[in-house]
Amino acid sequence: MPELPEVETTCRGIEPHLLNRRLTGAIVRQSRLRWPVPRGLSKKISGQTIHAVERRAKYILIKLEQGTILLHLGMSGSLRITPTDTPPEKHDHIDLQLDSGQCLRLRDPRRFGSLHWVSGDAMQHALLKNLGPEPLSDQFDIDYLFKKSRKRKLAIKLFIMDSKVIVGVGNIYASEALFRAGIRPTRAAGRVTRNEYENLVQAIKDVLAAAIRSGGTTLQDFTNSEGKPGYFQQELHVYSRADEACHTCGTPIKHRVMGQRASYYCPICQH
DNA sequence: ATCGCCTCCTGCGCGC
DNA sequence: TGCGCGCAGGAGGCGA
Repeated sequence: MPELPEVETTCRGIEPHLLNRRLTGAIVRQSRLRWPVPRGLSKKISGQTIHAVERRAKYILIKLEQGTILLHLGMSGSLRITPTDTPPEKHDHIDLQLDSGQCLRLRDPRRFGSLHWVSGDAMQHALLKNLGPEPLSDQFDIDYLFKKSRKRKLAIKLFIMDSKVIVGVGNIYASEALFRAGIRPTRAAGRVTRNEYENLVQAIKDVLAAAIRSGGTTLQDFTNSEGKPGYFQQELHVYSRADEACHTCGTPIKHRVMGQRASYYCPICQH
């Protein structure tokens, strides 16, 4: 379940293998992902040099001379760099072949991931143009989140998971950030105070930055690696800890479903 | 505009 | 021990 820190780590891991390399083709073994993989992908990308590898939200942008490959890892996707002649394993759906003899291989058992081809300005793509700010950017600050939240009745947890509000806060980090900030996930976003948002913004930034740091240190090389650093490297205070003792006060952690998603909180520490 | 619910898919955990 | 059932999960899309 790649969250933003894992996507960021993945980007950094694959970038050195891709930058300034020429694509020689693509193999699509399974085109039924979250959205159909575009037909004729190989033709579109062949011969093009990779100019940049970037991340926006949880999307990975592989920028070519003419156009951009837009990747999303869904919840079970992973990327690796491997020699093109390495036999694909189960769920290895797509290879992007490089002139180095290696390929970028997408594995995604649950197929919630996606690959789009964007011929024009990638940021104007429907999936990207309405996204909120990056959580680690300066645009994401107390004023922004506080103003955005006024009159919103949506639960604060669902509010911070809304990609139009802010990107990259997945289910795990939403619970963890709210615990750090001492806010109950069920509170209406519009009723959370400015002071609480101050704590929450900091908590979101801290928790994501810490995860990226731990990901960055564990990952030496994406060749043959699983590329799965991230949240499970750091201590989780509430996520997946139903009925276990709160690390702060010892009270059993509560579990409830919000928006068809598991939520966890301490009934004492979070108000 | 806002919100809740549905959907895609498979591995895994749980219960018997 | 082995089997089968049902759930989890990112996020767009749609209906209310």
